[in-house]
Amino acid sequence: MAKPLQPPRRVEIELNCFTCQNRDKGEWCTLNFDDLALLDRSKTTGIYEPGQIIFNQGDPCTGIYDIEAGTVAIRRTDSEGNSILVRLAHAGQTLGYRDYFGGREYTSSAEALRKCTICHIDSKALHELLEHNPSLGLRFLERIAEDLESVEQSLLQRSTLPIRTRLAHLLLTLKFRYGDADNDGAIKIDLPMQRQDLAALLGTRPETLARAFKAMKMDGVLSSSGRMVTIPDLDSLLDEIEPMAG
Amino acid sequence: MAKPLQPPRRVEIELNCFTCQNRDKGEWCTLNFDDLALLDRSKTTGIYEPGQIIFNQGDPCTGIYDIEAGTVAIRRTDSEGNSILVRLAHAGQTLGYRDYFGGREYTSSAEALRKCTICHIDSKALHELLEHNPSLGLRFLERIAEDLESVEQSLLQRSTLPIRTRLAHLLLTLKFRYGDADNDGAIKIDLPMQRQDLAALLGTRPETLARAFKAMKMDGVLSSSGRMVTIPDLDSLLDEIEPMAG
DNA sequence: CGAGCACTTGACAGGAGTCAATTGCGGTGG
DNA sequence: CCACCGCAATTGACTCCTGTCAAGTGCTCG
Repeated sequence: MAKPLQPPRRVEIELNCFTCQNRDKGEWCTLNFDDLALLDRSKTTGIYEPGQIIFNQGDPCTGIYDIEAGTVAIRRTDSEGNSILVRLAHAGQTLGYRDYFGGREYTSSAEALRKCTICHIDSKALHELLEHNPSLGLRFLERIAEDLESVEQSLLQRSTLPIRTRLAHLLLTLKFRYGDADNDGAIKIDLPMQRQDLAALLGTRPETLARAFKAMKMDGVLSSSGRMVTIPDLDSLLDEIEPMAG
Repeated sequence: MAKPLQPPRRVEIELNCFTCQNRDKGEWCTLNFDDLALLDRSKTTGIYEPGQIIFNQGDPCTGIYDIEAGTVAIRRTDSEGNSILVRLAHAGQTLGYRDYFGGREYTSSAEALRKCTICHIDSKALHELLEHNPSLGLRFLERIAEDLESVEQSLLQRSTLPIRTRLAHLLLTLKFRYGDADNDGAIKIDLPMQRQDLAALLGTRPETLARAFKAMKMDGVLSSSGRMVTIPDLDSLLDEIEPMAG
């Protein structure tokens, strides 16, 4: 949420698609040499500082973005003007492809939470690539099907599980990416976002989230200070999710 | 929810893709003559009676289904074994494509709510069609992007709006498909499902739904008996959604 | 006509939202 | 370097929406 008077500039750099680390992880692994060359020519790469906007909700969709490194927050502004965090995106993921396929403008905003390296692929080039490569479209289909599945999961979860359990779920997810094992076996998670955003991700208010944290602290499940959460025993966190049997 | 001892059988019929009414509405409008012929050869068409299952959650995905006519309920069974209604599907829509693209088996069940005519397109034929027609994949991408958008809308709605408002939203949606104008200007909606399903669609319990109905009856917004809902004045229903200004 | 469901209604409890005040932290400016 | 400002986070008090349990009513189908 850093709001410097002079917003940091997107810094352009050169990156080579042929040697890209994430290529095999993403959709692009299906491309042949010529198409990869087209991709390499058409894309632009930028470095974004934390707090910087990659695109804004309502902007015309100019293409899609590939995250090479870093963490991105996807926010959506509702009719009352509240901007809430919808989900996080990470290295290897693609942004804006839903709007590329579904509409004319971005339906959400993307903001760098941590320092990011992100490639932009122009609509026109993408269109050409899709024409040449039926399997590229299928890759996107697989990916968007996964997204759909995960959104439906949250939908289910939100209407059945209490906040505390949802928080446990979320921490478990964040553990894989932001967690680190301590010397004495405890797990430390450096949350990439502030409480407000965490609350939005759980579909609740900051006050309720604070209470969930407090309750779990009282029960010895975790301790936290600022964005650092420590989980002394992973099993007790798992018990939050499956109170009965594991 | 009809559970006859002798489940009705799926009746196969012959249908011609070339003269299909829904062709232009669906994804298939992009096909050329040869591909349409392939589609016509490969597809099978069946008539399903209300209550009949089209496919079950967990079944291996054999292909996709195109609804020619009727209403279909998409249900999902959670870990506790409760089967809940996730959404409705109608004529012109396609079922199971998410599982075709995303996984190996159906992640939900489909049940005919009203008498349905449904075409089945075999995985193999579909694969071939997709290979020939890059634009066919793009059609699916557009469609799945819409789906994703609507699920995210429900996610937002469910964590911000009270039941009563959500019910108003849903009735407004159902009006377009199942509503009919009365002689005296009132709107009558013949709900295609029972209360339990309606409650699931709103993410709540039948008891809470009954209370929402009662409250809205008391306020004169609607009257209902069984599956028939009457809305004397559409404006008052719209006020439920936008209490301030419209 | 009776059994079985679905639906409704009532009573009750508890989780979560709202409002408001306080604390804590980081950045700015004197 | 320190005080101050502003925002985020926490805490408290309170309300109320919603879920749960239980009982009663009504409908449908056999």
